[in-house]
Amino acid sequence: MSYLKNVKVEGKRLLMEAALKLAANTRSLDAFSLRELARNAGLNPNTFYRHFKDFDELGLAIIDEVMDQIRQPLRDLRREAAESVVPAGSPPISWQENPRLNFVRSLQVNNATVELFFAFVESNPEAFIVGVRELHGSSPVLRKALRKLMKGFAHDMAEDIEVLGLLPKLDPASLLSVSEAISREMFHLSMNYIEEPERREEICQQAGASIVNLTMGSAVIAGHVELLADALR
Amino acid sequence: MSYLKNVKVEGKRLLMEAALKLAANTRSLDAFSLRELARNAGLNPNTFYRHFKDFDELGLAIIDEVMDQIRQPLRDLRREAAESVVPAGSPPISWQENPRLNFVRSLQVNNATVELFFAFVESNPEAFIVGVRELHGSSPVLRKALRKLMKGFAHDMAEDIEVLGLLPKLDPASLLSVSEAISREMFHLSMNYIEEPERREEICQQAGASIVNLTMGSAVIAGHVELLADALR
DNA sequence: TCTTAAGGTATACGATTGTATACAATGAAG
DNA sequence: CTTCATTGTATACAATCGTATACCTTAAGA
Repeated sequence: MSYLKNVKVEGKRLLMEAALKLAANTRSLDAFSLRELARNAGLNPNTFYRHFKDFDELGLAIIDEVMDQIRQPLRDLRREAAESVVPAGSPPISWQENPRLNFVRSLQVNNATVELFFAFVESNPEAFIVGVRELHGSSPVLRKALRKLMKGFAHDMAEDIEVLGLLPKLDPASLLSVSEAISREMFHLSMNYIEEPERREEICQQAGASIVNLTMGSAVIAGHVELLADALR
Repeated sequence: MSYLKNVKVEGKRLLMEAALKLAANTRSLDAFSLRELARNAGLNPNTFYRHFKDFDELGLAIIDEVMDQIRQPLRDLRREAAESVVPAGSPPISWQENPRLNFVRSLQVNNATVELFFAFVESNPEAFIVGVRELHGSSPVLRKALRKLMKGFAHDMAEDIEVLGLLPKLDPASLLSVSEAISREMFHLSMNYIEEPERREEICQQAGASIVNLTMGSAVIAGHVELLADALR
């Protein structure tokens, strides 16, 4: 539960930790009772009201905390992957200049990112489980908050793709749209990754393939077919 | 609730209908009580036990029924889209023979399918809401059943893509993998489509773009870059 | 015709629920 | 030193919960 360290008041933190654990391991956030939560937190039922108006407020608090603790690590992980392939400071070579080199680099960064991502998922399963679950859960408030959160992730990703030169030039709207699709795919697959340990390798490859397909497809549609043809010749 | 017509016993059907409605409009399948369900179905609480052991069994029954009523229409809709572009019986022309023609046709079938799909979603919102929700919900039994169901949809799609010639030749594994990714994307976006009516056009385009990206990207990786280059020249 | 299984109801009970009210400890501000 | 907001607890209660038991109706099979 390292992602709740920010919360100062102890009772509040205990409640949020217990809720995260319950929501990930037993029932949805709206399915367990206030008393059950209090019991798991080792607190009096009424303590809940000292910190939250209702379950939505609790859910929002958890989402905020988890986002704070996850968003930056995910960015770091992408840059780490990029630098493991292209050491920082090495002179940038444009896609036009050397399509093949950039294509191969892109694939490598891609694979490295996917592996790091799933490792990160594995070390924070509860946050991902609750996030994905409530993204389509029964609370409109949480759904909206989580959609916004995913927009944020996609925005980060688009920025990184551009800065790290992982794709030939795309118009910003397409780039964001591709990033959003990749986010959806990754978060969805993270659930399979958690729940089907025996298929983890396969899921990893599936994720990598989807990202490649989405990015290369968008490059084709953006008019870079010849570039890719050069890269693959 | 047209998708529950198969269920013969009245009490059972009433319970399933009420559960579907409750699960879609208020709380998750595991979040409302047996008595609340019975009340909504206009039945005695104990009647539940005449038909189901527990909520998982109820959920499975609903999933089975909904799948029966949705799977074939989804296939029909894809063929309908294909035939609206390429009238049945017209002589097939291979991708090698005429890349451009096939590419354009593929795009058109694609757009037609997406529109029909979302129209279908709009006319059966409850089935989709519950399906997507419980796909990542708290019941392992339902999650497994729904993953299997999505596999089925993807399998159908792969078959149709092949039969209708919507993509240049892919190895079967890649084709299935692309179809699965498309399924995930479509089901995910169907939730946004339902919940954000003001963004429906945008979501439609997003879905179309993702499919194009995934399919064309996979074609590139499968070694058909030159073919696409020809098509786009 | 008699029996029996299936589908549905009525009643009842102990457990659990959300929450109202009152009270205790603590620490900061005056 | 007093005051008072914050954070927590104790007790209580009506409502709701899951489910056990018993009973009724209907239709099919013997």
